[in-house]
Amino acid sequence: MAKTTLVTLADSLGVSRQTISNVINAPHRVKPATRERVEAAIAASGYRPSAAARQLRTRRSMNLGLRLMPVHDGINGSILDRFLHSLTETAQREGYRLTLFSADSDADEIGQYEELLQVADIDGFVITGTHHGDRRTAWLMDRDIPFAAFGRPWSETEDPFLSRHAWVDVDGGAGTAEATALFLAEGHTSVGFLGWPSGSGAGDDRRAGWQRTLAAAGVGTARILELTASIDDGIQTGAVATRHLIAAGATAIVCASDSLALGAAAQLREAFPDRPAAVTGFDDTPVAAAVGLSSVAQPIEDAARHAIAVLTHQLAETTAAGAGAPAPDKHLLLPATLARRTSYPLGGDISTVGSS
Amino acid sequence: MAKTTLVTLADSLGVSRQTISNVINAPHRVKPATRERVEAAIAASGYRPSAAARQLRTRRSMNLGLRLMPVHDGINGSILDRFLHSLTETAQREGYRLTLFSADSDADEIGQYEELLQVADIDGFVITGTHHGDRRTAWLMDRDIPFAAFGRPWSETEDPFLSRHAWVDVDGGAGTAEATALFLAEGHTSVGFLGWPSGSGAGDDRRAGWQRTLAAAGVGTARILELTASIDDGIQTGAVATRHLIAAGATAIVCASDSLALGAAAQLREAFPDRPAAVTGFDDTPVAAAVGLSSVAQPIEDAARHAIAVLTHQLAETTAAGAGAPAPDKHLLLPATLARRTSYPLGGDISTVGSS
DNA sequence: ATGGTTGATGTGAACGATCAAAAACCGGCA
DNA sequence: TGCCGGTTTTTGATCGTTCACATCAACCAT
Repeated sequence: MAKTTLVTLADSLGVSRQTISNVINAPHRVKPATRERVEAAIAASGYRPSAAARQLRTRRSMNLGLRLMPVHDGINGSILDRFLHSLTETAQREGYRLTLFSADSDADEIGQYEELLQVADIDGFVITGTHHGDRRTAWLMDRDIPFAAFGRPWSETEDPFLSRHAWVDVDGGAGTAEATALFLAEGHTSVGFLGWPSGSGAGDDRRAGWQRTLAAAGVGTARILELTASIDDGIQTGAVATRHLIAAGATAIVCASDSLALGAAAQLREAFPDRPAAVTGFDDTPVAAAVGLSSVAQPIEDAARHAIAVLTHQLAETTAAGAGAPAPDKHLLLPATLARRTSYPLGGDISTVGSS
Repeated sequence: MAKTTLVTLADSLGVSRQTISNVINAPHRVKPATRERVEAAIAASGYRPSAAARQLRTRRSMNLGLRLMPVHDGINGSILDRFLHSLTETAQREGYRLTLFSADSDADEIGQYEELLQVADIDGFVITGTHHGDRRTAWLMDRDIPFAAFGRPWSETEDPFLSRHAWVDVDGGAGTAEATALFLAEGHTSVGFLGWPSGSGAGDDRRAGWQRTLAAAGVGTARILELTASIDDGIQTGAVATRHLIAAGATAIVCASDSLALGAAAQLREAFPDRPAAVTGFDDTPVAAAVGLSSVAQPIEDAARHAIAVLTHQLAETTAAGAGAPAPDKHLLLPATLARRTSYPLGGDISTVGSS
């Protein structure tokens, strides 16, 4: 049997190609009787419209682009996995596919946008890792290219909830604030913070949560400065910086990542061998679960689902077809939750550790 | 300025569309003088051929399909990340793009193949997690669909190196064998193995490496059976099974994954508090590095690069164009290396731990 | 000169769908 | 019967490329 196309199917049914096209794209235009007949024939023949032909005519590909960010730290990699899975599955359910690409820098990423838009007719992008003065969002908005960001637009002057572009994010600052408050409640007076150099939106947010909690508890600005370190991610760097914070009087440490927290925990344990290390990580990676490290968890699957939802909604809007569905929130801030674990490192009782 | 296409470019240059097409696809057919003129015009105008139009005519999409496997265990997720990055980058360099999809089962995956081939003209697939009696490879070979497998074809009867399809794999068995031999050399006589239920190719291979090493050392078949456990992946399951192995006399344990090894290590440490836990994991995940767990490392980036290389070579072959390049090995078994670490859990000296 | 061969470029058709507009159909009503 | 407004269906044209073949000039051997 030869390949079935609109024409062959139409001929075998005695109707025109356009009628079949209508059954697929605008069923309401077709008389119910013929529609059913055509639908049956489609099912029987296993006909599937060619994406290429459709794409050539309509200039939409049903493909969404995603830059695969370079792996800075394998420990945090697993969260990307969860994000990716959720994106892929949600997109697939909505009839879209995900196209991956990689880029060395934001500028390179923009170059890839151009390429992908021009040659592959990518319908929209999911962008991650937004930061202060992000050129990518500006570039995309200038050209009215649909996209959804995982990460708020970081700007001192504008309210992110009034932003012109869609975004989903997790309230990391609330997570570190909760952790900080918890340590204060436990009697710690000098709670340190280990984070990345400022510039990354998420990282700055996490530091801010800690900072405002200390400030609210009456800790002075000068003291706050002594209690924080801005370093690259990693276990080693975390350990080194922690030594300084301990020297500065810190007895508990809130961290911007699980990697940093692992390094911090080892040092805290050495400095205060008689009690569990007072430290929290971020992302609730399997590593944290494995070693019993408290960590701020992000509902990353929800974030991915929502990102695809807003993006596809936006795309459907530009077509006539997508009138029906209710609009998902254009801006959504999801809560982070603190996963509390007993101590670090792993105690003798395995039954309390690791749920997966 | 309007969109530049073959026709507009051709008109502005006073040549025919086909000449431009030839400059792009078969430069040798065009006289050097005109070729340079056209090339300059292409560069100046920023012209890029439309993938859709090309795809419609040639039935190739320059897209490779990859099923995103469900995350069984977050700990091992990071290795997928590394694999994915390497695939994406290599593919991109070769002019291909990666299209993700997800599926619940092998049968579902085959269904997706059909769909993707028919509607999206996917040129080939990368398949992972091959196992005994894998229907996917058979299905793809029956239809002469290009693909490269990460994982050997597992069959008792046929030599994988004579397989009709391309594959890359890591010699996991050699890795576990090395670990086992090392424990034996250290004086352990009862070295246990923690692995998954048989059926997964990689898992069975890892068990086989341990088994043949024990057998070569003169351990009897009955004893070997007592020293192994087949369980689902996870820290908990690993811990539980380890208790049984210890009861059976095991003093060292080789594991099929870092998750299992984490569970095993905790139990070994409890049972033999006076010495470091004799245990090895698999995949050398960041968790292993973080807690100082020895682990068999896979050169996963190399595997990904090679998978793309054989696949794209295969694809180029079917075209006239790809005559020049030397053929990469159709079957490649990469060596695994044992990353030896001092002990578990993490000792006081942070400086010996975690390199990333 | 004649004809055959080779190399460079141009031309019509095709890939398989959608768009825009024209045509056929339909019952209702003057 | 004939015309109307609305619904349903059909008909060209088109998206941007490559394929298969036609054309044409230049060159060489006879």
